[in-house]
Amino acid sequence: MASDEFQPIQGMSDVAYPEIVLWQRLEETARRILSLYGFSEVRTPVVEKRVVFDRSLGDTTDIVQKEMYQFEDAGGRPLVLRPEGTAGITRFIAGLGQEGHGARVYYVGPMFRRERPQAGRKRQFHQFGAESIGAPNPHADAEIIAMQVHLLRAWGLKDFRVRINTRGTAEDRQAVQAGLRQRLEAVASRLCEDCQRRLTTNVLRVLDCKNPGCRAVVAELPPMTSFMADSSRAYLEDVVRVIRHLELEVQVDPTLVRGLDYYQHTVWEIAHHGLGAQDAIGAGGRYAITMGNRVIDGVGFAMGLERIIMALTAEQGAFVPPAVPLVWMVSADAALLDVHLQLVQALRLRGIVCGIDLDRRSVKAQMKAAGKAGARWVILHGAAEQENGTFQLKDMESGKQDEVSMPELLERLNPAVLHALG
RNA sequence: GUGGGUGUAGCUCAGUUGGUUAGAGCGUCAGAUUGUGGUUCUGAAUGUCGCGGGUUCGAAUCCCGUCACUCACCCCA
Repeated sequence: MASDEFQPIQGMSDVAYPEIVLWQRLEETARRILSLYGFSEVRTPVVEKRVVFDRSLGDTTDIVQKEMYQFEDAGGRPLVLRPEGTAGITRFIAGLGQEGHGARVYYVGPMFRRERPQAGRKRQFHQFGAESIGAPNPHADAEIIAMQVHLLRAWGLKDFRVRINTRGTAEDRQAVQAGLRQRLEAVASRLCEDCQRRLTTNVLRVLDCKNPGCRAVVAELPPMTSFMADSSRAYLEDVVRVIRHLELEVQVDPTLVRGLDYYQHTVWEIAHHGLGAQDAIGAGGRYAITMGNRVIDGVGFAMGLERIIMALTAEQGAFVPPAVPLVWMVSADAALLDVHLQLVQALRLRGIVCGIDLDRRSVKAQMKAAGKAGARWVILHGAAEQENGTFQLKDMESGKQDEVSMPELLERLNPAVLHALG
């Protein structure tokens, strides 16, 4: 086992071959799908001023209170590693002024939260997210959800389910909290320790407590939407209607809670059974975020890429990178390595994936390396071929080997031919 | 922040009630007549037994601490 010195810090990890190939594919697919909806990428800094987050996410949330990596730069400015993507995006949008109206953007990149790592939860994790800027509009919310489901399916996922709810407006939230608190205080003794604490800190979280006793209490409660204005309930109904019109399945769940303060109206969560306790692969919602003297309205989602990969693995098994048609150069005479490397370079310049072992090992060892690398063709060249001006070209699948001239070699290893052979 | 589980070769793991030179499989490397892979056979290399203390004649094995990994709570994507 490598010493700790060479390990990344807790909850952060290196991503390399072969998983990196899957990461790249996910990103490619996401870019392709999002462009269908008129979204373009934005890359915001990983480091932001602290205020960008504590005002927007809510300064009582755990993320802001205890999970942000924060530090001061040399000028004493309080900075943080971004714990999520939306706040930075709205900061960017606010800076655009009028230009920002109707913006449709997506982002992908690392986020940082200093939580205790567990299955599906890293301290540096990666999110893919999208934001559609604009005033509350049920069609906009439905479109975003449809896009997210489209993307999940394009990634190859099937066994996920979408739950949706509303948080209503800022005024509704006061009424909901007061209403729930009043009802729950009457039966506080039946709640678990955590929920008794939540009564004062975060009443909504009682609704999605996993404790059976608490769930029984919650089941007797009127739905939280009953404390909201009629218009807020109507808004959710509209969203659900439009989504169903798009022939997508959503389940209205009155106990669904989203933690961040900026959410208003529609909120949703997409869960996958193949994960651990952290089963949300994506979530989203409508928000109104105050940035200085502007309020940015929008709707968006974020998906945890590590969790997407876990879900894909649960559905399809471990990712195996596809083999590429590979040519392997075997040097039977180290004195000719100059020539061999030159040939390999020429093939690569023609777009052919070509390998060579430069360690001056035996032909046998080089053949073995070629086999292990999955080479489709092997070119063998040594003193005898050098004299004849030929090359040995071996088909590793059939085992057949021909002695060919340079033009014939180039013809048989034509990229188009290789591509057709797979 | 709280709790459970686990740390032995590159990987997956064995290591019996503490006993001397710590093992297996896979992988790696090298051979099995001249320059030819995937199968087989033979052989070889690689370990501060996570780290630091303690108990003991003797510790991978027991005790304490610490770090890391992991799962769950909490929170959240």
